[in-house]
Amino acid sequence: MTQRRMRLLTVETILDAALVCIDESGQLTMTELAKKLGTTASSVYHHLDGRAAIIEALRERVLSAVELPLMDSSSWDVQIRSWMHSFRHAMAQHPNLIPLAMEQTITAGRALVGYDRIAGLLQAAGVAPKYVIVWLSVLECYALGSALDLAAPDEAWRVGREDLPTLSNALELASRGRQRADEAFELGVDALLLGLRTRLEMHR
Amino acid sequence: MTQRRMRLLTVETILDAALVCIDESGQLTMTELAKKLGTTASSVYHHLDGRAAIIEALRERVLSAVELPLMDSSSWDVQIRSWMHSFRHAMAQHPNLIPLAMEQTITAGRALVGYDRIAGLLQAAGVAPKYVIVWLSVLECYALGSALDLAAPDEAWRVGREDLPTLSNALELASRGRQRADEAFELGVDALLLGLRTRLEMHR
DNA sequence: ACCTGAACACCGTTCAAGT
DNA sequence: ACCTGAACACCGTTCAAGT
Repeated sequence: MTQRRMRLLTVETILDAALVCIDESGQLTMTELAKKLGTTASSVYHHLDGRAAIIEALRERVLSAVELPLMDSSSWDVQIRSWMHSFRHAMAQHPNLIPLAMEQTITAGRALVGYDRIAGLLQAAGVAPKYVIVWLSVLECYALGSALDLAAPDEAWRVGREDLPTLSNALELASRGRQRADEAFELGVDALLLGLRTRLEMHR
Repeated sequence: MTQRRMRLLTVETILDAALVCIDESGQLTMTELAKKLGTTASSVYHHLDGRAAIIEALRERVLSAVELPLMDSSSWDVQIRSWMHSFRHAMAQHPNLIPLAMEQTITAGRALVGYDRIAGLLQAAGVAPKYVIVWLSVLECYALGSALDLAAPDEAWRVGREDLPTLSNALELASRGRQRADEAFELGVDALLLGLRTRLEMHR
C-alpha cells in the first residue's frame, strides 16, 4: 500500500508526448509539451537537456526505423533503391518533424552505418572511390528534398493563373497531395539510379 | 535648408538589413534587425507586416534572380539543366536564408513562370501530360535538397569511427565543403536528366 | 532523485502618444 | 505619414525550495 510514488516522467514518455505535439501542431513548445504530460516545463529538464536535445532524440528515434541495406544477392541498384524507400518511409511517418530536425544538423550519427553500406554498394557498382561520397550526397540531397516535400502543403501547387496554360493544364491531369509526392519520389529514385547505371556503362 | 526630415526606413533598406542579419547569423530577430537599422523593432511594422512577411519578401527577392529558361534552340535537357543551375546559384548566394524560407511554404509565386516553361519543355521532350507535374516535383525536390545541402555544416560528414571502413576511406578521398556540394549537384542533375532521357527512349 | 513555482532573459507584436 | 517607448503575451531555461 505504501507504494513509492510513481515517477511522473521518463525519457520515453517525454519523447512520446513531444512527438504527439509535433504530429498534431507541427510545433514543439516546452509549455505545450508539459501540459500534455500533466506537469510543468521545468520538470522536463531533469530528464532531457532542453528542446534541442528532444528534437535530436526524436530524429534518432525516427532514423532508427530506417532499415539497413540488406547484404543479399540482389543487385546494387535494387539495394540502394530499397534503402531510399525505407528512409523516406520512416520520414513519412512524421512529416512535421522534418523541418524541425533540419534546424540543427543534417546528417545523423546512427544513419552512418547505413551510409557505410551504401558507400560499399556504390564502390562495388564501379563508382570511382573519390566519387563515392559525392554520389552519397546526391542520394541524400534527393531523399532530403523528398522528405521536405512530404511536409509541404499541397496548396503550394495551386495556380489559378490563365497566363500559364501549360502548367495549369498539367496540374489538371496530375495526381495530388501524398500520391503526387509518392509518385515523384519513385520516379526520381529510378531516374537517379538509371542515370548512374547508364553513366557507368558509358565509361566502361 | 529646411529640408523635410528624411525617412529613416524603406522596405528596401529593411530587406537589405534583414538579409545581412541572416547572412551573418543565420537568424532573424526583430530587435537585431532594428539595431542594425538604428531604430526600434516597432518602427519596422509601419513598412512590412511582421517577420514572416520579411522572410517571404526575401524569398521572392532571391527567387527573382533565377533566370527563366531561355526559349532558344538548345535541347530540352540542356535548357532544364541551365535552369536548375540558375536556381541553385541564386540559393547559394544566401544559404542561411534557405532554412528560414522553408518554415513557411515551399513553392513560390514568382517561380511559377519558370515552372510553366519547364512544364512545356518536359512535355515537348515526350513526357506524358499526366506525368509532367510529377517530373517537375522530382526536379524541385532535388533542387531543394541540394539548396539545403548548401546550408548544412560540413562537420556533418565527419565520421571518426573505425568500424565504418568504407565510409571513412571514401571520405578521405572526397572533396569537402562547398566543392563537394557543387560536384554532387552537378552529378545529380545530370543523372536525373540522363535517367529521364533513357526512360523516354526505352518507352518509344 | 524527482518535482515545482517563481524568476529571468528574450522573443514578436500592438498601441497610444508623439512629430 | 512616420517614428517611438512602453506594454503584452509567449517563448526556453535556471534555480532555490520542497518531497
